[in-house]
Amino acid sequence: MRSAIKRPSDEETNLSGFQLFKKLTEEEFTRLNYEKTCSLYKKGTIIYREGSRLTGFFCVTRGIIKIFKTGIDGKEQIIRFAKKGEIIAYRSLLSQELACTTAKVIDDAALCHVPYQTLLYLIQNNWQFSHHMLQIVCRELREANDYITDIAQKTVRERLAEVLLLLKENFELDNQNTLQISLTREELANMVGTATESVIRLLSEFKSDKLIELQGRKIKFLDTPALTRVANL
Amino acid sequence: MRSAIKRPSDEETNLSGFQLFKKLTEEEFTRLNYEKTCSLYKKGTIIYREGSRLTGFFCVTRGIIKIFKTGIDGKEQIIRFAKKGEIIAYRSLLSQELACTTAKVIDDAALCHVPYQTLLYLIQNNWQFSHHMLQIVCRELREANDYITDIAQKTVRERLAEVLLLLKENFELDNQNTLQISLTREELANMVGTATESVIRLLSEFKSDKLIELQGRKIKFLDTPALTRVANL
DNA sequence: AAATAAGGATGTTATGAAGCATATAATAGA
DNA sequence: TCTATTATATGCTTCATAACATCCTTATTT
Repeated sequence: MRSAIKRPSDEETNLSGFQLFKKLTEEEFTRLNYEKTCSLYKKGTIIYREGSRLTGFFCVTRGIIKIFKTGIDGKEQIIRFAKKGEIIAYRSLLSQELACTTAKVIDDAALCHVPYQTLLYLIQNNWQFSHHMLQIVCRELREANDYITDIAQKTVRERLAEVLLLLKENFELDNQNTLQISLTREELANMVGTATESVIRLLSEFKSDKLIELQGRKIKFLDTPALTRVANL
Repeated sequence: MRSAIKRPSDEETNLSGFQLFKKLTEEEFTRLNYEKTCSLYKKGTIIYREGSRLTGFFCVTRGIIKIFKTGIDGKEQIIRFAKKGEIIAYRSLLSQELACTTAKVIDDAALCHVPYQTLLYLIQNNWQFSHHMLQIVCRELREANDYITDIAQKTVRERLAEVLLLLKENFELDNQNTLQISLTREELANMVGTATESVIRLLSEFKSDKLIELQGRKIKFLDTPALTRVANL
């Protein structure tokens, strides 16, 4: 049965929850729905690769996508994660450049592909859409600038603590304060910009300092205020 | 005579060279010119500060502006420099946040202030303007992402070489390959994300390796291909 | 022009973090 | 279920770079 090709559910094709599309007219929204294509993607799938030409952007309706750049000898630098309600691939599309990042599914995902033509149609016909889009990019730019400052000025220890707190803010926790997103130590290292061993060591330290608890890849927060102090925030 | 208040010249109030405004109608351009305010700023002047509320964005018609964030114990992180033809302060304005950077004049400048109202008017009435604006932000976002990868993965030596090459691409050279922009070693350090002493040492090394020549703050490029190799590009 | 401050150069030392080696544990594929 | 592969853990070593101290030089200010 596992080989049966599943179709996206209603929830997974529904874009009405996206802030970005809130100000569309009924006609525009209909058109968007008509022209979009939704698909399911298994963990590990590459959505697009660095250097490829994009034909549209994607709306994430389920799962988690890792966006990263490939640096020196193949080392990944994770730029961000995209989850439900967020869009990916729009940057390269808008600036009409080849993709400068790779997008990989890390939690089984559902994505809706919106063709470039549709994007352009919306930009041309609805200033509120453009305005919203501008705000999304501007916010991401601020985050990038903040990150540059952190990475340039903070220690690995501080950055790791900060990354953990960021994950806590942006991803689901279960009722026991355990992060539901599952990342390898290497992925954490690729966010922080350090070596895998350093992350392993520091996580153990955080654990013995009773800031977090570790069970495999699951991270449970025990003392957020103390972790915030470690992050130097 | 030095206390005489100079008015901006015609060239310094002329926005017709800006790509961003190329697609405005005559009426829109007239309105822009009517609502803008141009002024001259001496080196050292702060245009806006982190945390302040902005009332508009600025078009740089002369000089160089340093955009930076203040990190741990006041250490500056330089985000970028803006020169003639570029705009500043638009990011915070568009996302309706308080300024997250400070802008300081490092070469006597002329700026035209464009009120938020005018920006909104243009966004609402001219989709090509919005589209152009989107492209500007998207391009800056790519640069920020590239920079994150560099700073996270490259050595200080590589980053310094790269920064020098970036300056070479983006700022004027005289006929002897000497950079006209004048930066202190500390400012270079604040771009690269390192200590001032490290920049001093590495610049001397580059000099003895015959990659550059130094005379005070003036940097002359002797061997760009070799410098590119050092930058690991 | 003298005074004061700011920037630059260099040696020395300290240390955070990377790199390597190796062992164990966990996960996924056949 | 067994095996192969990948991830995690930990010790040890090395190295790049930060931090500190001091001296020298170049700008700014009065």
